[in-house]
Amino acid sequence: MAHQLSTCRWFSHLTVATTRPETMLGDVAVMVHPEDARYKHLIGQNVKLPLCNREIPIIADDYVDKEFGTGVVKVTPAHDFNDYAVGQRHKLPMIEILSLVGLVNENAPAKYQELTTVAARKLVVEDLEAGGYLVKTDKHKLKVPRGDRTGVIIEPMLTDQWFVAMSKPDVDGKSITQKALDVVANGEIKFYPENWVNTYNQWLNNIQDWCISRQLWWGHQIPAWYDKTGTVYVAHDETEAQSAFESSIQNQIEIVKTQQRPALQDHEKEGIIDHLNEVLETGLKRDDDVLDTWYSSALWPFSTLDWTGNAAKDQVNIALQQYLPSSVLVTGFDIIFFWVARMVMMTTHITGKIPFKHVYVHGLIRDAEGQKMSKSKGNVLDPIDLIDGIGLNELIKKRTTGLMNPRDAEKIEKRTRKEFPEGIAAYGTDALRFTFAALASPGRDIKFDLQRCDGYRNFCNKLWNATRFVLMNTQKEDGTPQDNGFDALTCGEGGRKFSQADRWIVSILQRTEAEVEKAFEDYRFDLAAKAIYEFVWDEYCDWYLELAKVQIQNGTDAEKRATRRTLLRVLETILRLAHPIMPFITEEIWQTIAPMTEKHGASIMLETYPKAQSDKLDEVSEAWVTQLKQMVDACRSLRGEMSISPAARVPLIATGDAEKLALYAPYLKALAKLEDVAIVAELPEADAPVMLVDNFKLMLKVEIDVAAEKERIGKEISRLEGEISKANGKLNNESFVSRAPAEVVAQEKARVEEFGASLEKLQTQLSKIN
RNA sequence: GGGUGCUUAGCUCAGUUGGUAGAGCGUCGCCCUUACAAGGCGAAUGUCAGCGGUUCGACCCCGUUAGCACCCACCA
Repeated sequence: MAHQLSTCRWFSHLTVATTRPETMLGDVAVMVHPEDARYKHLIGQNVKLPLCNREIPIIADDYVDKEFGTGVVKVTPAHDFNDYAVGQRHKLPMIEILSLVGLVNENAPAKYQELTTVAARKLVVEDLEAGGYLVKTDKHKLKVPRGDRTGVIIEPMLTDQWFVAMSKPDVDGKSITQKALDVVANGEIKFYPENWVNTYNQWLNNIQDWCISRQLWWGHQIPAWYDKTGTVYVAHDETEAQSAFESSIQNQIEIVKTQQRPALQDHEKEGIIDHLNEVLETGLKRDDDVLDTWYSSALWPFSTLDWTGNAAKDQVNIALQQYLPSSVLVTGFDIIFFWVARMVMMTTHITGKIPFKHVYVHGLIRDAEGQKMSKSKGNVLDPIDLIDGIGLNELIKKRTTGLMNPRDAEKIEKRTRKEFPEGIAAYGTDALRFTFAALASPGRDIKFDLQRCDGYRNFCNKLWNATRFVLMNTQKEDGTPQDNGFDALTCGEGGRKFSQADRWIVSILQRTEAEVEKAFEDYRFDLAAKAIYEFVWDEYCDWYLELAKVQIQNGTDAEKRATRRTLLRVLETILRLAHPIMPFITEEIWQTIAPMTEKHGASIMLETYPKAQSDKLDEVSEAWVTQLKQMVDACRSLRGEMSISPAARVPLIATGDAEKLALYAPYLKALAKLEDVAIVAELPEADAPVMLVDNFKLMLKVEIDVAAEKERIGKEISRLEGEISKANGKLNNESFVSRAPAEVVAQEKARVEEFGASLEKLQTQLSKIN
């Protein structure tokens, strides 16, 4: 509650500020700043509280803001949080003036009793004025706490509640809070991303005793029972409470009976015993309150596992032994204090074990504008609508029904029409799941953008289509054993001759598997999704399938078998690798593909997850394909520069290692759409552009546009010159050469050389054209 | 008031030991090439919010300013 106060004056010699005049009825002191010269002499004296006819002290506390208003403020400990703290410090009485239904109670003068706060406020001001106490009233804005649901003003009140002592030391000297801090500080519990530890610590370090009783209609009822005198019995259940209660009363009766107390007459003793018997007869009444939902939730890690606290019993509880602690808790950051911290506190305190080892904190999904999704804003996206799609009208209907404030409907409809003029397309479960995985970068909320879904839906299609290709090329020969063919299985290793391309794709598959494993280990679902996406689309589909076409077209039987084998086995592995992120499509495809790769499981879900095998890494093949890719790219660039239609086949002339060129040739022909590859000792004198890949020179044999080619070469030359001067700048810098690591310097030198060589060749070429 | 993040291509975002700035979508060309036009090939686009510092070298580390977002608010 803010202490921005409106002022009113009473007493001829002291001006006092008050927020809400009616609370004056519960005032127990008037407070000034200890250093305030205006009032220093009054400290310790009493003043008469008008309307109530009570005398209250003038106290000093540096909580008071001297500069604000009069510099004097009244203290109402029973109805204001700040005043409550003052009351505690100065040991002031607490006078409650409100009943539980919010009306002024019997502690106030009769005149005001049974009035609402608003009515009492008005009357108090009138009476102050009539009595000549009021100097003036000022309008003042103040923050008033209101109930979330009803909007009703919340009045602070004194009530009896149950608390958990957060800073009281246990027998081992550590508070429950300290234990929770320790298990995170010593690394037993880890947060992902790590920086949420700050939030966790910050909350625990500033914690106050935890009020755990709630006046609600459902929840765990508090296990406390009261007898007629108000004595409380806390027990595991009613029977236990009852017997504790009975033995306590019997014990008291016994004491009264047997004790020799001369002061007590027999009839007095009888009176006491009668009273005690009456208490006993009346029995117990259970506390009406229930536990705070987070208190109950805090027990979750062990109560769900049937923890008893009985060592012998818990020892043979297999589930408890296995799942306490569990491996990971996945949750949102807004739950860190509510639930995570409390589970940690309660579980470590009560069972002596941590509840879980890792806490993965994910971001919140917000709408395209970054707003939190909420019903009242009408910006909620239901995952099911992204999966199945939804028409505009239905979406509007969904967003505007059941609103807390029906007047929002019009606005929501307008916005929805604008944002989704066509409704929402069906993306499918896997595309949506993949999207969320890809967007789940840590420490960041997700501003959800439907367009992002497009790309991943396309990815699902890509995988599906790649499978169609693989099946088209393998099913005839490598169908299941029940079919006629099944070459892949029956021919044996000797019947296969794996190409560089085959070994390359298997090699980088291992790298991808390792990358994905690391990503999952670090809870980097975005990186896992990215690694899978890039391997499948950029390597397997864009390159390997194209290379495989060549091999299937031109290869020997052994080479064809090896290619088909590789197509199938890599695809099968991709399916298992991607399964956690796109479960449905991978299962569907796997059912067809798996039998062709000697796997006969009932479901992909039961298969082992792919694990990188370092013996399948093949750096020679990787280098081989990398160079081939560069050659293809070079041919494509030539085509682009010369504006050759993708439909046209053109002849290539190449120089360099003839043996290698012969191996590359069939791939180049297919991937760069070449009519022919002529391997020659020296490129002919011509104006045509030349591309360089390592020691290879490539040239297309077609007429060129001289001006365009000059421009292209000029552009490339100036790019190279820029790079060279940048690198030389570094190398000419004495401190770079002496301080940078040797390999970095060597790398710069190599770059200068490489660029220099290319530059020279380009210049030669340019001069030829001229 | 206290705290935590964010600011990179038109949009949504990656960029993990500081060493040549990336993806998807969008845009612009050209292609219905028998897995895929929800596709293929190619292209354009960035004072990595501003300023200062550390360093041979900064999107990255430190400081600071601005803008934005969120959390806590009786308590800091």
